[in-house]
Amino acid sequence: MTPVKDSSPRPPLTRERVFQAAVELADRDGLGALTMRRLGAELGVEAMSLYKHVTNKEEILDGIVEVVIGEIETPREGADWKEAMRLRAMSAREVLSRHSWAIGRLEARGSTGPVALRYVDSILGNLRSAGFSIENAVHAFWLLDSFVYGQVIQETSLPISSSKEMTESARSTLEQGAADDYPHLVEIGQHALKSEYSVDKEFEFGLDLILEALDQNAMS
Amino acid sequence: MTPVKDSSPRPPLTRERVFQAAVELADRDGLGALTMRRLGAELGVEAMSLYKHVTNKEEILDGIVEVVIGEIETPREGADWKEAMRLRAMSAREVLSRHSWAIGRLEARGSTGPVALRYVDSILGNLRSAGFSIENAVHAFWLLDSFVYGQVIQETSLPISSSKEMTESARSTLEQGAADDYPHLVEIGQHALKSEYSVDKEFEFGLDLILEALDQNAMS
DNA sequence: CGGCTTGGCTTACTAAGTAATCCTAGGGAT
DNA sequence: ATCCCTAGGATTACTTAGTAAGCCAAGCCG
Repeated sequence: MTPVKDSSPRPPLTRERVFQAAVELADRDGLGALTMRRLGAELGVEAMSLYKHVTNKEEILDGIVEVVIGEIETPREGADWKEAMRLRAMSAREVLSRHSWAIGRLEARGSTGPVALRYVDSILGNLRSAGFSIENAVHAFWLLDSFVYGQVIQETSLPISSSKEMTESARSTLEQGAADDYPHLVEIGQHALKSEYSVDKEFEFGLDLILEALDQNAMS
Repeated sequence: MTPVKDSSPRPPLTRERVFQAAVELADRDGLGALTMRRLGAELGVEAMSLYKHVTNKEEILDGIVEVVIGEIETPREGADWKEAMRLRAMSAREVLSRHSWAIGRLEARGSTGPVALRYVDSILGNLRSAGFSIENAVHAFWLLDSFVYGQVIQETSLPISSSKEMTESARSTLEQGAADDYPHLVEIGQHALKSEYSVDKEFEFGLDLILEALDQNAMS
């Protein structure tokens, strides 16, 4: 019998498929689980075979950040800048939260890839055509991105994300003997137990505040 | 002859000295160079001896973040909140830039240590006694910290930091064939060549904007 | 004075990145 | 059709890193 190519003929494994699988692996098991051997296994291939498509692991780490940035919704040219920036910020936050390992790699990447450049260019384009001066467009872009990145960092570093979970975690951290050393944290904790707290609220507050202030300051 | 203790009797190596040396090593050679063996060598000790003071490397990584947070100037109770927050933000930025590896670890640490808790508590205290409601104190703190963290991330990920260096780097990235794909980046680049550009300006702009807006919105 | 504790050392195992080299099937060019 | 080249994958093995297990000396206490 002609040996029919068994089950899946295994598509030829491109650089992009490597990145894609790496993102999935990191999402599923964390960035620490992203090893060349495991990634190879994920693709049905030996670790060393990956080196036919990337020069080293650094390149994979840079590559998956690019993949993530590429997932961020970018505004269409004509859109109202405020709404466009709001949607973009929300999209960026959502994407970076979904791939929570990405934020920690943003600062580490060696070179800025074409996807990241396109991302920045598109934002600047929207602001420019909305009437922002060059300087103010950079200001607005930089400030908004700083805010989003920092928000994601804080969300991720927080052991909790809503007042529900806070109960247990806050207890173990705060009521653990030294509660009197952090009076204001205790106050916050108690307050959070009553009212509905979540990091979403913080994001909305900051985003509204920044957009509003930019509208007043930077549209000259 | 009585064997006189040769040269330096080597102070007894505490948990704190381990962290301190780890910070120095990471500052000097990067976080990647922070290995147990090298850290041991730095302290005149074998790698395994470190495990008498820390349970594993994770603990060191968490510990050095705490050391860094502890370096951030924290406001005295009575100070004017706006000035206090400005100084704190500037200090945080300076410290995190000086230890540029720290920002990438903020999100990864397992537990929030006492230094970090004290840091947060002190900020909240200042805002509360300046008249902020609980909710608004959290808003202000969260927003300012987001901004600072994001600023540091962007600074660090940028291959350059002032218009001086931009020339060479921007050239290699932008003029590299595909310049027409990023018209607005090119525009920015050209503009930056003429005027004096630096990330310091972005930081000042954002900080002023946020403080001003907080003053108007959150002091109720 | 003898055992215990504390802190450092030695050895050795496992996992990970990757260099070097080999193997094989498919695809042209002759 | 044949031959050879090459692209893409496999094998092997070396190096570095984290860390488990157990050894040993020095001081301290009873």
